[in-house]
Amino acid sequence: MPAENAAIERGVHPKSWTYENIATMRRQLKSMGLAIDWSREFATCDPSYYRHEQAMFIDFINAGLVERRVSLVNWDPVDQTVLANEQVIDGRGWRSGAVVEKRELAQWFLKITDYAEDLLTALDGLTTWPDKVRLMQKNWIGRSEGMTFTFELEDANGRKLDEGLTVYTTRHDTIFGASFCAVSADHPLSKRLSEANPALDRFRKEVAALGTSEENIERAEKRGCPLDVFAHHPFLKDVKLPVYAANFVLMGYGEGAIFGCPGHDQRDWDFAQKYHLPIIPVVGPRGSDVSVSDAPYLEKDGEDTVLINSDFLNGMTVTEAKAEVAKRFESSGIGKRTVNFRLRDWGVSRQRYWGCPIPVVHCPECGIVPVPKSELPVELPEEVKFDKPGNPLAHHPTWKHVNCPNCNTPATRETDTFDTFIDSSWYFARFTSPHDENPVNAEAAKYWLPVDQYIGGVEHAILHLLYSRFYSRAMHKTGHLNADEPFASLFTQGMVIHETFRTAAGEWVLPSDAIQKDGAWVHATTGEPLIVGGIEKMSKSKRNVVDPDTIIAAYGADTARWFMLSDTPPERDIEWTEAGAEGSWKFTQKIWRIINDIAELPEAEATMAADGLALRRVAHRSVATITDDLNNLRFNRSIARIYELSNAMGPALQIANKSPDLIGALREAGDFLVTVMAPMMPHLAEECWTLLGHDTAVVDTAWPKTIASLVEVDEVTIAIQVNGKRRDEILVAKGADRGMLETRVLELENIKRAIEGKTVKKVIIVPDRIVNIVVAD
RNA sequence: GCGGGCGUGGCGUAAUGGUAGCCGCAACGGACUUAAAAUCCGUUUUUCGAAAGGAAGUGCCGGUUCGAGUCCGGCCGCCCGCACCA
Repeated sequence: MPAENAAIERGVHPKSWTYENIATMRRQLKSMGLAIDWSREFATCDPSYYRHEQAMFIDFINAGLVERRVSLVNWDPVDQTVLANEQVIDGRGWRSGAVVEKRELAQWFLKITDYAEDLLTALDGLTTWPDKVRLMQKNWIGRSEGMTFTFELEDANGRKLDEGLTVYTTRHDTIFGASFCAVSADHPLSKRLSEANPALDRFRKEVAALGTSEENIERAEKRGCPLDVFAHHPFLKDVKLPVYAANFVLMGYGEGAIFGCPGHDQRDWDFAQKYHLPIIPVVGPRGSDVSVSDAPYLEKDGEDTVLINSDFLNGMTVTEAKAEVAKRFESSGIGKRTVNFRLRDWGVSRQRYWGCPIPVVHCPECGIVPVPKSELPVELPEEVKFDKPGNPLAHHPTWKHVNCPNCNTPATRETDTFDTFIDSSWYFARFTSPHDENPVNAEAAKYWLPVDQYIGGVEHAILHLLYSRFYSRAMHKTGHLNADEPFASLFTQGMVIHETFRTAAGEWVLPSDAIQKDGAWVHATTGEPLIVGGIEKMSKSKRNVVDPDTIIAAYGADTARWFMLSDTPPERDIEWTEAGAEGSWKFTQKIWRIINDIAELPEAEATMAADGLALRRVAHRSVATITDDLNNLRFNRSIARIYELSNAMGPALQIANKSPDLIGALREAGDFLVTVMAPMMPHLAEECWTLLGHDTAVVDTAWPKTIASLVEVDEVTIAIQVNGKRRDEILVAKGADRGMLETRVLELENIKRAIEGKTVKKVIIVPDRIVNIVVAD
């Protein structure tokens, strides 16, 4: 979409726009020195990639994973296209920010709901995914257990209707609290009755016009329109419940119809208040005699909460009552237990040009005919015009006119293209064999997949990450992949954020144009005072961006990498500041000085002699913890330890000429320092490595081996507490004897003073850690 | 409304239930310099004290424990996700 929008706004072709951006980003990634295997690069907009996508789509059709149906869809009026549910954020298009409308359109769907249960239960196996992401997916899939059952209906004259009203509920225990039924405005019953009911017809139109944005939903009061039909209570012969069309019932969930129990549901309560319907409490504290309620009683199931006012259910707990009602419904055949999911099928049609064409043909004779695989790819036409709104493919003079692959009579191509999330749902599988004839080479996929460590922003928790999990299953079913889960481990990293600046007139100003003068921020060229705004995600619209090229020109790639890793744990957002970058840059200078100094020292071996031992202990201990931290992606902690190591080396260098043993220790520490910093500052590390006299590259060097006796501490500082308050500390050999410790501790002046005149009741000794003397007056 | 997370110095942060504040930034003092920058050394939670040494302190209130930033309960605040899902 950005490619196509650029085309519309600036007249450049989406293709050249895309490839130019790829070239820029490739150059920037390379200048950061990232270790990427560029021989595997491909672009998802290239026909050599999307032909496989088209072929797999045809396999998906044959496997029953695809459906085309008319449905109410999310329409983005700015981007002029349909959006999937996942792409509607707060009632607005995820990209355009426009308020999304509801439209009825024929659309292609991938049947992700077939995998709802599996996608949910398999989350338990993704133990190295963040709990947060798993929970978000769980909530999004939204499994609920309940019952569907059918009411008999009669009209205003008491005549029984042929059709019944089927509803879904999770609270069948509250059936005796039912005081009305409600259907969605789009429910077939409401549609049919509106033909002869002008008030209902008007109501339906009003509801449709209201839209689905969050603001509208929040503000909208519960409204309804009577259908003038009545539902028979399943257990009470004389009770007839009025049926309404209501604006708060969603057609897309369950049966699009409910029974209302105002005593135990906020919405139903609001509705009953407005239309003066009975409010019957049916769940309450055991032994209570509640007959009226001021508000819905929403207390959870519990020992002391039982059914009341509910005939044969009286006295049962909610769980017992549910079971009883389910039993009776099922034996009388009016209902059954059902499981419902919130998850909807994935609408993949987009009315846009710059995407992968959906490889089907609409034939007036044969209907929908997939393009034969031998004729793939269905390529996008290069010459397109963006002079009018809507889909350029539909407007193209020739492209869509083809003969039916089946009967060879004139037919038209599908002009919708795929949602780009399809492109990203299997690219990782393609990376394993980017030039293979088939979408995925089985052997390569077996070797590489699932992805060991996937890294991305949490914003994809229920978009890309859910789509990919489904897509892997679909590829598995169609024989393209041998696994269901694409990503073994997931890490959600934070973003680089930055202060925002703007002028009094409200214009956003680039950070590079903002300077500090006499403590106040002003515009670098105009001198205009600037307002400092929030620290936010870097975005072009707020101009709070720092160009990677500028950073690299000013500080170099290593400084940029170092700063991004050093300040904050990687899962958190990091604020890019000039001062922070400056600090990292100073550190690179410091490393360079230290390594230069070491390089000038004579050759010497690291020994166990006393002179070098203290430094060696620091070096070996540092490497041990840094290794552990790096393995756990705790980069900020590793960096703190690297600082400590370098801080220990400075003073040692001052006195190095006095002892060959110290020189040996320094040379070893220098090698260690360079090796452990190499993953984060690769360029400087290589320079330092050469300077230290090695003729290989650090990147090819084995990770340093630590010596256990140097890593282990032999002396520990033990804190001495009296009643939990620290009063002193002593240095003792590791593993010191309890009895000896207790005797020594009680002889300490500070301790004597603290326990003077009191009785020692207990001495708690945690070996190598702490001694706590418990005293009483 | 429902679900989840987080509250620690001036700031970014660190602490398997065991000495709160490692490391860095900023600030301040000193050395070097004609001077500045850079660099090096030192100070830096608050508070009382000349010092030695006390006292308080991880959003607030309470609990468990010999011992709580960490565990439990209740508040307050901020952030994120979902949201008329029956």
